[in-house]
Formats: sequence, C-alpha cells, structure tokens
Amino acid sequence: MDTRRRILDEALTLFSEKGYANVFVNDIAEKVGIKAPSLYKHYKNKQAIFDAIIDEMNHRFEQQAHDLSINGTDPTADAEVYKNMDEDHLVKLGTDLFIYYLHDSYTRRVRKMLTLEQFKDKDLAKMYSKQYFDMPLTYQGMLLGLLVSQGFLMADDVPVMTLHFYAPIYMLLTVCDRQPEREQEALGIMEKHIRQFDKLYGRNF
Amino acid sequence: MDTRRRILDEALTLFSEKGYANVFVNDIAEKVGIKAPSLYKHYKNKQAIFDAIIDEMNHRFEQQAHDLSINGTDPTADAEVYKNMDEDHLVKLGTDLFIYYLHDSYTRRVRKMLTLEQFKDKDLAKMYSKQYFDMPLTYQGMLLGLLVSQGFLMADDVPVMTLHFYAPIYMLLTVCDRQPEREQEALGIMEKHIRQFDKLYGRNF
DNA sequence: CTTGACGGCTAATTCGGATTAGCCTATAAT
DNA sequence: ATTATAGGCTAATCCGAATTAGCCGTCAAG
Repeated sequence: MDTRRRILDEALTLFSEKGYANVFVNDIAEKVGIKAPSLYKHYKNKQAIFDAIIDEMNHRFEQQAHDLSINGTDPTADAEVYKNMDEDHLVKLGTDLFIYYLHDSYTRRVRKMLTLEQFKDKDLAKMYSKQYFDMPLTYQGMLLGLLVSQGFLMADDVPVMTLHFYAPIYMLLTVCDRQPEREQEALGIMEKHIRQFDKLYGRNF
Repeated sequence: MDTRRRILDEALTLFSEKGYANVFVNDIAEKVGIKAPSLYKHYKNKQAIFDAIIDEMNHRFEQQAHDLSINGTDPTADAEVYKNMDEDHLVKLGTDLFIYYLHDSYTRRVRKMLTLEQFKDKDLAKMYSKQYFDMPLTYQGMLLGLLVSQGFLMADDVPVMTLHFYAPIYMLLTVCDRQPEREQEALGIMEKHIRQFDKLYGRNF
C-alpha cells in the first residue's frame, strides 16, 4: 500500500547514495517492487519525484524550525534542564546530537542528498546552508546562551562560541557520511573536542 | 595547442559545477572549441577524462604533502616566521589561508568536484577526507604546535586545538562554495573566530 | 451488476548523448 | 617529394533510459 510514499522513500535512499542523475527510474521501481512505467501512475516524471522529496523536506524543516522557536523563546522550560549541567552532561549532549544526526535514517539521507545536489540551483544551496549552518548556529546558540546565563559557560561572543562548538561536530559528521568506518574515531575526537570546549569556555579557568 | 590540457581544464570546470553525470561530452568539446568526436583523439572516453583529472589531482596532492613534510619537519625554518607572532598575524594567517583556498581556481574546482563525487567510491571518499580533513589537521597541527612551543599559544591537546582552529574555517569555506555571495559575511565571522581562538588559547588568560 | 477510477503490466516509442567510421589537412620526419 | 601522424570534421551508429500507449484486473460506489 501507499506506493506513493514508498516511491519517495526508496528514491530518497537512492538519490542520497548516487545522486539524482545516476539513479534510473528503473532502479526506483525495482526497489519499490513495481515496473518502471507504473511509477508514472503516481508521479508525472522523475523530476516530480525529486520535487516531492524536496517539498516534504521543506515542510519538515519548517516544522522543526517552528518547534524550536517555540521551545527556544521560552527560557524557563529549557533552563531547568541545564540547571546542574556539568562537563559530562555537555559531552552527552553533544554526542547524542551527533549520533542522532548521523544515524537517523531520514536526516542522514536528506543530508547526503543535499550534499550531492547543493550546486544545482540557488534554492538547494540556500536550503543546505540554512539547514546545516544557519539553523544549527541559531538553535545551538540559544542553548549555549542559556548555559552562559546559567553561569556554566562564559563568553562575550556567543555566536562565535557556538561556531566553535558546532563546526567540529559538523565536520566530523561529513567525515562519517563518506567514511562510516571512521565513526568510532570520530566519536573519540568528539568527546575530546567537547571536553576541551568546556575547559576553554567553562567557568573554571 | 595542448588541447589535451585544455580538455582537462574545461572538464574540471564543468564537473565542479554540475557533477560528472550532468556534463555532456558535447559541453566539454564546445568549451574547448572543438567538436565532440575530436575529443576522442585525446581521451579514450568521458570516464578517461575524469580519471585523468583525478590522477593529476593525486599527483598534486602528493607533491603538496611532500613539500609540507619537508618544511614541516624542519622547525628551525618555520620557527623564525612565528617568533614574534601576535593576534593580528594569526588573523592574517587564517584569512589568507581562507581566501587562497576559496579563490584559487584549481583548488576550488577540485574541492567542488570532489564534493559532488565523494560518495561514488571508497577511493574518492578517502581522497576527500585526506585532503580536507586529515591533511589540514596534520599540517596546521604542526604550525600551531610551533606556536605552542614558541609560547604564543597554550594547549595540552594540540590536535583538538587544531580542530578548533580549522573546522570553522572549513565550514565557512563550504558555505562560500555554495553561496559565493556570503563571502563577506564569512570573512567577518572568520576574523571573529580567530580572535576568539587567540583569546582562548593565547597565553594571556 | 456495472462502471469508473486506481494501479499494475507489457510492448512500443522516443530521444539524447556517447561513441565510431571514415574522411581531410597540415606538418614533421624520412 | 613522400609519407605518416596528429588532430580536426561530418555523418552515422548505438544504446540505454525516460516516457507513452494501451491493456487488464480489482474493487468500491451507484
């Protein structure tokens, strides 16, 4: 059932692995378990499948941005969580974030697909930057800002501090996307990164 | 003349913009100013053009690695340069590095092409990681290590410190690759990044 | 019970893009 | 001077991949 959905799902998988141009309509059909011409009962053509994926992606992104802005503008809610934060908590926070982004199937496939298609047009470029640069810096900036206001971290420039926290995580993520066998290594580096981050920005100087 | 060379050059340009699969032999020929069939007097087929680009890339990478290891293992040479380093010098060092990587035509095209082809096979994946993760961390680690030994910076963990220096630069580079119009913004962030880096790791704590 | 939309299939069709065949000229080496 | 080679061109050819045509079974609504 819901072949329409399964098409999107399998197409996303394939696009994220080989890139749009290297995936044949036939490949998608095969994965779904139907013949290629049957695909056209569900989508006008190959491009329409891609577009549908992008549309859904955008919906989810907007949803996510919305959710975050709700939680984010209500400091009282989050502040509780970080009341007695310590280095180990910070490590866990970062590591969990990392593992989630790395392993969550949808997230991972979207990221890889956008990586391969980011130069196709301005919209995709903007989408990539928003999702993997602007949004994380904004959102994590709010979190770290909370930790600063809790006195757990110190910084005059929170945006740059956020960059220092996030950029290494992002880079390690891209390493694992292309070389999954380096995940353990990456996790090790992650932990050292966060501990050093905490030492640098932590109140115990 | 040297049509063989020009083919590689134009092909690299096109591959870096659209990705291998979206470039037609015809496009390359047109840019070179010949007809498509004439390409085959120079290269066996389209794949051979790609392979030749990769080969040259590898040669240059090896050359570069060789050069760096020569300079790098001779601390006396570099040490001089960093004898009276200050924050502004560090900013200039980082900014110049950034501008170079961003604007150098060959470097930029190679980086973008590898970005688009990195998931094709293990070799390309490894090549990307080596060039944009392992090598920079190694080389810049040596530089920063020198600054530590000069007493200009302090760190117990130089590799992680290097990650803190490089990861933001790398991330800003990828932003500019896909959105060149954000270069000024990126440069501004770069400078603040380096100044804060210097504050964090600098001897004046 | 019958009809129409839904979703699948096989067999074309189309078409674009890679590659090959075969020809031609210029030039450099014998 | 002759010839071989390099490198260009036009005109096929080939082929694979997207898409269309047209057929069929199912099933829910009338």
